[in-house]
Amino acid sequence: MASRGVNKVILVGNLGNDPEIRYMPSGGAVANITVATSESWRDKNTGEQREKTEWHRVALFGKLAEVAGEYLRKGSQVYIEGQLQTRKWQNQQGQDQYTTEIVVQGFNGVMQMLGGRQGGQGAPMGGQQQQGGWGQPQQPAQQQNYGQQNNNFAPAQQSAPQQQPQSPAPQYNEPPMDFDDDIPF
Amino acid sequence: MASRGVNKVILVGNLGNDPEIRYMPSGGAVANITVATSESWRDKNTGEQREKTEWHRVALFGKLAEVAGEYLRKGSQVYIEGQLQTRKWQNQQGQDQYTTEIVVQGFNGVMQMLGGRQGGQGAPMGGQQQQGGWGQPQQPAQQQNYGQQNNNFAPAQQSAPQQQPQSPAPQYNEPPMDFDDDIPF
Amino acid sequence: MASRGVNKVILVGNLGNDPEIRYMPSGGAVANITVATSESWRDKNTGEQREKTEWHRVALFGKLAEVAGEYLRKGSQVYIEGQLQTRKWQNQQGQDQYTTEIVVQGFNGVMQMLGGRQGGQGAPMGGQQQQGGWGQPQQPAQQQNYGQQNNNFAPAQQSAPQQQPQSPAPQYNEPPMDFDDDIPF
Amino acid sequence: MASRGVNKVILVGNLGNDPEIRYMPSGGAVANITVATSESWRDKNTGEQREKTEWHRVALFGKLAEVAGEYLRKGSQVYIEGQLQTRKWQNQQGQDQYTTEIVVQGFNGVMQMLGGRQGGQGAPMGGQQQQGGWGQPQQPAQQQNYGQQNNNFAPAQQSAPQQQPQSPAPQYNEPPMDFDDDIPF
DNA sequence: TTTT
DNA sequence: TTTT
Repeated sequence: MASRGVNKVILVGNLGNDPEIRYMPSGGAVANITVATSESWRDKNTGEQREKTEWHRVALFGKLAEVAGEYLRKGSQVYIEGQLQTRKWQNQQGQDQYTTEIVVQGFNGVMQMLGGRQGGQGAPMGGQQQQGGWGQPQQPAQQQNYGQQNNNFAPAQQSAPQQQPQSPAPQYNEPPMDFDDDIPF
Repeated sequence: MASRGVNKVILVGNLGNDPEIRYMPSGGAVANITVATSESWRDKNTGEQREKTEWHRVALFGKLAEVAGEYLRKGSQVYIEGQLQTRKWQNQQGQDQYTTEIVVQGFNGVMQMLGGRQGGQGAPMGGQQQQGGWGQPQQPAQQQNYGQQNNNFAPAQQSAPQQQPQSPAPQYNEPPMDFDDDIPF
Repeated sequence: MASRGVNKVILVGNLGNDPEIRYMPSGGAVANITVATSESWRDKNTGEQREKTEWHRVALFGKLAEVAGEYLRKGSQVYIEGQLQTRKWQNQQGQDQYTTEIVVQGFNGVMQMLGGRQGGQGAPMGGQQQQGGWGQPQQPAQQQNYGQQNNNFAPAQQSAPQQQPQSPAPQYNEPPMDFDDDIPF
Repeated sequence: MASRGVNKVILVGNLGNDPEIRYMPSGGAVANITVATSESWRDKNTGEQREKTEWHRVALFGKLAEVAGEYLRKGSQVYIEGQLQTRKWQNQQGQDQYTTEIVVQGFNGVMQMLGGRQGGQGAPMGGQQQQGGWGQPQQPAQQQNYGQQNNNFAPAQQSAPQQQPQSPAPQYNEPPMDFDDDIPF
């Protein structure tokens, strides 16, 4: 994929709600999350503490979406790397509306859970997250950061639906390159 | 300013139009620009070349806005670093609308003109930009990237105010390495 | 400060050791930390799990250094935003050596503690950090992310010395701008 | 590839020399370039203009390396996205030396030529670049930004390869918005 | 030297 | 709607 330009968003923030997971006709997963980033400062006039929170719509696709659905919960702290995408839609009155989202998919996207696993070892996660950590998986998983390079199996992509999940795990399930021994410098 | 989170956008793209400059009651400048980032790829089904352009609304404040107004033109290529901000407004039917912009201001923001000055030395810029370059200033300027740390001359900035000139210049007022020299490796 | 170029490093990782704090003649603090970022993958040939850790030298200046010294410990997870700087020095044999560091200072720099406070409320921190969190302060502090816009008081800066520490807390100890009401759009 | 951490470098700067291209035993290309980023400021004590240039070693791999070799020249302006890597080696005296480079490869890496093509159409490039532009290719090429998703050996690509030809071309196999059109706001 |  |  060639591009003339850079379109990159980096967020570190907390989820305002549990992820919402959906599946596309192709079988690919989509997770929608809202991420809060906030700033606070002391007002120089009144001297009072002020705070402003920005809410971001984030859409994760494919494997990233599945991991988000499994591990992220309301309050979880995440690192997100994706790209801005504004889509046009029409409301019930037939009027044009625009929604801007951070799309996290394919090799552009990174989703990294921050703060370590919460809830103790082996214990059931029990609903709510605290301190921004992330929870027990519904099913085993060993990775924490999904994104880039590993989405071979990432089926669901927004503007480009992928191979079906049942595709036979091809040969590119590999590290970028044997950079321990091959890099010639 | 403290914050709990990271909210960062990085763009490299071209302006879709000349900047629109306005002034706030405080006298501070605001420049609105639209920046295009595009991706192209070959459709693997049809084999045809496809392209998708994403348009970004960018609002620059203070000195950055002034520089944008002076140097940027339709077609100019820029590097932008700012933060996402969604604001709510009401249309004529009284319905809520949301607009997401990249806000470039204060020490968060960076605007860097790319591609070198176009149009030759001293010649009038004459309207249109080519190849993403930037134009003749209305008034002399030696800098190319405004933002962060240095906005001594940058009057209208959010947290702008600077150090006093008379401060006693400690020993770190110098680069750690040779510069203006050869590449040191 | 004008620049022709962008020099930015973004890290999310864990500290390999407690921060080392020093003070410059000017009184400004410097904190040196080492941050690990790691990647793991399954070797496509042997099928075994492989891991590679990269260690980064990070130097924080001014207020950022003080906060790092207060809150960060071995194992703490941090978000770092700074710039690359390679400095030349000579070893005991008089040979040139080069060291590359991520410098986090002034308005370029961001240091954000991740994962929430560890160790319970009010309890003494007691040495070791767990799960990448951060500890009890030695002295009260309300902010979590220091950097950009707020380093008014950050005295010691490497290549750009600021106002004196004893400067009388000027008017710029303020938010970027009343962006709730002033932004004219 | 999973990771626990983020290791990202973003540079915008100019090449100090023509790229050096080599080939690995595997046939893969490696391009080494040096990129300058500079800052300038007015010394508040002496009042004189000062400048500091930082030089970065950048290693590009695979297709990115080939494109760099073809199009980049001394003076070319580039956007680089890669990761930090420090390697240890021994000098002739058997002493340990460390070199830190920005590695641009696989899906982590982005290399974007900035500033438009220089030198006019069809004219021989003739050595030196001006204004940071990039040159005539040795062989036709239509893309400008190589990176992510497009590394030849990486079959699974975002909007490129992916789904099998027989996949029923769902509605997301298309841009969400009008493009090649006017700016939609 | 960290983390998982 | 989150976090501190």
